[in-house]
Amino acid sequence: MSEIAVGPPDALRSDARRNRERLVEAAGELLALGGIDVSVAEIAARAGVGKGTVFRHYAAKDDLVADVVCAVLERLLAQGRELQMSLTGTDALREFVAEAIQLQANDRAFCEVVAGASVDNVRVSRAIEDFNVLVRDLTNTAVKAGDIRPDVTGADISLLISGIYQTAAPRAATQPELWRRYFVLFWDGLLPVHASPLPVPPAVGVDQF
Amino acid sequence: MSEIAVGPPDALRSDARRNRERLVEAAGELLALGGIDVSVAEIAARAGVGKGTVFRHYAAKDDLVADVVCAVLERLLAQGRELQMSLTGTDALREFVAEAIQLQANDRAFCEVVAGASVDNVRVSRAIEDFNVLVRDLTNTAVKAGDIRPDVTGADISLLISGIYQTAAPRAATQPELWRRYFVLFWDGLLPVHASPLPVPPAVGVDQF
DNA sequence: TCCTAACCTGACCATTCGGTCCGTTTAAGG
DNA sequence: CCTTAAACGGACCGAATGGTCAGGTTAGGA
Repeated sequence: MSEIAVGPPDALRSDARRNRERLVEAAGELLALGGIDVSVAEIAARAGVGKGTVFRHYAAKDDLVADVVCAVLERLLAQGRELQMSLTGTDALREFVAEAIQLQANDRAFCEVVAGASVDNVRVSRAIEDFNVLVRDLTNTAVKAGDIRPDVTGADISLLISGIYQTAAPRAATQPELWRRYFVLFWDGLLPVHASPLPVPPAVGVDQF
Repeated sequence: MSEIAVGPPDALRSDARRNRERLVEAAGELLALGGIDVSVAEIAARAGVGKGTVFRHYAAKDDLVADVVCAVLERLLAQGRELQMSLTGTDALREFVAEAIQLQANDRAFCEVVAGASVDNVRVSRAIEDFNVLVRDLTNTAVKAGDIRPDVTGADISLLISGIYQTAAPRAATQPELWRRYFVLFWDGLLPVHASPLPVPPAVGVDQF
């Protein structure tokens, strides 16, 4: 058959593709450094592109942000699934949590999204859901292995991943590794050795972290 | 002597004083509910006052915010000093930390300031300094009593007061008491029973939390 | 009652931001 | 080349916000 009208969906002109790549790269750098509130104008300028071009490639700013943040999140998820295979018991969970917190330290936009900043985009919501599922699985495994107090849930860990970093965040500029301190401090509290009964039921809801 | 020209510094006209009170009250409510980003226009409207009146009483928005936040902070400090008198060992510290976190749950502006939001006002910086000093004293007492692992400092606790609430914050709307869960979880990790060595030196700096 | 300084008000200003639009440029097939 | 649809760019728009100011209002002493 001759080629039907439907055509290839991603037939971008060469300059368009190049600009899009530059855009994503620039956005990645600026968002990591300055967080979700960097202006579209800044990103466009850094990409060496007009502001109008941004909106030719993305219907709204949040869609560009989503592209960047989702890429980061998916890379993290891939790492997490590898850890899930290669490590046992609580080790996979602990390593993954550390990975996720480290990432927040390196990427302010990711950090904000993880902390609940609203990005109006379906892909982001879905990626976060996947994240929560992975955390839940890792947590359940660790609990079943008896390495983690049984009254802690995946939802708790999801929140703590963000919270531990937030704890150290005010000092991030001068002590970028401070989060490790609170990571250990918190982890000690998870051990089944003592386990005071936890008040209030576990966190619920998977809509955001 | 007849009254000298220097005059009383706070001789506000009756309407001015009344408006100022209304302003502080309205700001208190709105800031607690909506955080630091509520607009001056909103506050003025709620106080039943023109926007210009706000800037007659405060040179900048941050000065109004400072007035409100400082009042909250100073009330908390007073409570803390009472606890310091009435309770022993780690009890005073634990109760004060709980008080401070509860306050964040009830007042979003306070919460943001505690988490490091910049309010360009000297009084706020000073109040935060006082706060840090109190926390340090309470912590030192608890450590000396042997109730708290000795490698934890007041600066750590200051950060954790904010961090514990931040952990639960994404769920605050539906589970306002969730922070208690992470409070206990974290407190368990402070007990000297296990005490894995903490990596990275303690938090430093008292400029913000 | 009258006068005036203190006070109040809301229209106005400057800035910033996301997003639109249209005249211009350019890739790339024929 | 030449044509044309795709892509570009930046002036422009509307909304929001902190802050200003000229002109009207009022408290309160004389």
